[in-house]
Amino acid sequence: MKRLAPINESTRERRLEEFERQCRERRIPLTPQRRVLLKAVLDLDSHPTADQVHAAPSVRRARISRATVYRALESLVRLGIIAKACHPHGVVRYDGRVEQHHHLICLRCGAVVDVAAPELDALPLPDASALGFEVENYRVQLRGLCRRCREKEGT
Amino acid sequence: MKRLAPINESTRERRLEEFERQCRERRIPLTPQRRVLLKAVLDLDSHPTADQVHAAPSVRRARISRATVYRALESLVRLGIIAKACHPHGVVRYDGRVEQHHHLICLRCGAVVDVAAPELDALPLPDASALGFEVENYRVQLRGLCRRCREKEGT
DNA sequence: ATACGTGCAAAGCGTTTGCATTTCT
DNA sequence: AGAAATGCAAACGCTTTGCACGTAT
Repeated sequence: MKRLAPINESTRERRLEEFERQCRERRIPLTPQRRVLLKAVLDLDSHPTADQVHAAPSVRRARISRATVYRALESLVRLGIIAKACHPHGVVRYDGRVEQHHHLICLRCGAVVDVAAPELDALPLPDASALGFEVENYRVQLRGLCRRCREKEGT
Repeated sequence: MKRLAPINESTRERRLEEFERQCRERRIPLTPQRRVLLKAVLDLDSHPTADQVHAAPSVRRARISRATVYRALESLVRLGIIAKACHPHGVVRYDGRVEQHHHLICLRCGAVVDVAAPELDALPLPDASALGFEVENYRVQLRGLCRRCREKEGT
């Protein structure tokens, strides 16, 4: 299993174009703020909270208000350009990766690591229609403890 | 794929005993509040937030303060008697089920449904040790839209 | 006896909202 | 022009904390 490499330049470009296309198609205003925020999420490549995005240098420089950060990130999610990461702690976290991938999650500190695991990428998906659900995609969450938390065990 | 049946009487008893055993073993005070809270989580059988647990009739009756609910639930998690559910919204949710199971998650309203899916129960787990992680267990999150949210689509 | 849990109230964050203003299409 | 997004500040809701007191071991 490998940690995913950061999103590279060409993927980033593609995602930005995808974003602009979506905006045009769905007649949604393409504001500079949203573009800056999308770039920030893609560049952070962690699973930032809205506040961490707000604190990113590029976002600070653009003087984007906190309220806009919260609202714009939700818009990007609705557009399907970014996703929300599921997380055991009580904070919303955004995920710049929308393709299939999986998460290593530290149950103690909440760290999330994106991983590629081909053996988990084509699981036989059970049929959820009987329960009224329409499944769009799935994520495998590998839960445990990261190195740092294991080292300071016993808290 | 089937929705999991509510936790039955005998399982509940077993879990309560397990809790008492853990307390004795690890020399942790076994308070009546914690017992009430554990029962409440097992009985709720949703994925309650701390506040929903606090609002449960049995908890109200016992007049357990909100602060204690928050602290005691965390203790139960540390004891491994209950778990935290990973969730895309910004609230901590507790899960009374600690055995292997999976989640149907509505990306819109955040509903979580516990499901049994034998075909997902014995996945070939990739080796995460190179990344410093020690994986304890995993959950497959089937993400999509629940019936209700699909019906009022287009928001 | 001692360490730990509880209750209360206040503080601390993360997040949302109302409203006037600005910006995009 | 019209619809929608932004910024600001205030409001809100979830969660944590300090402290005095109570309780389990």
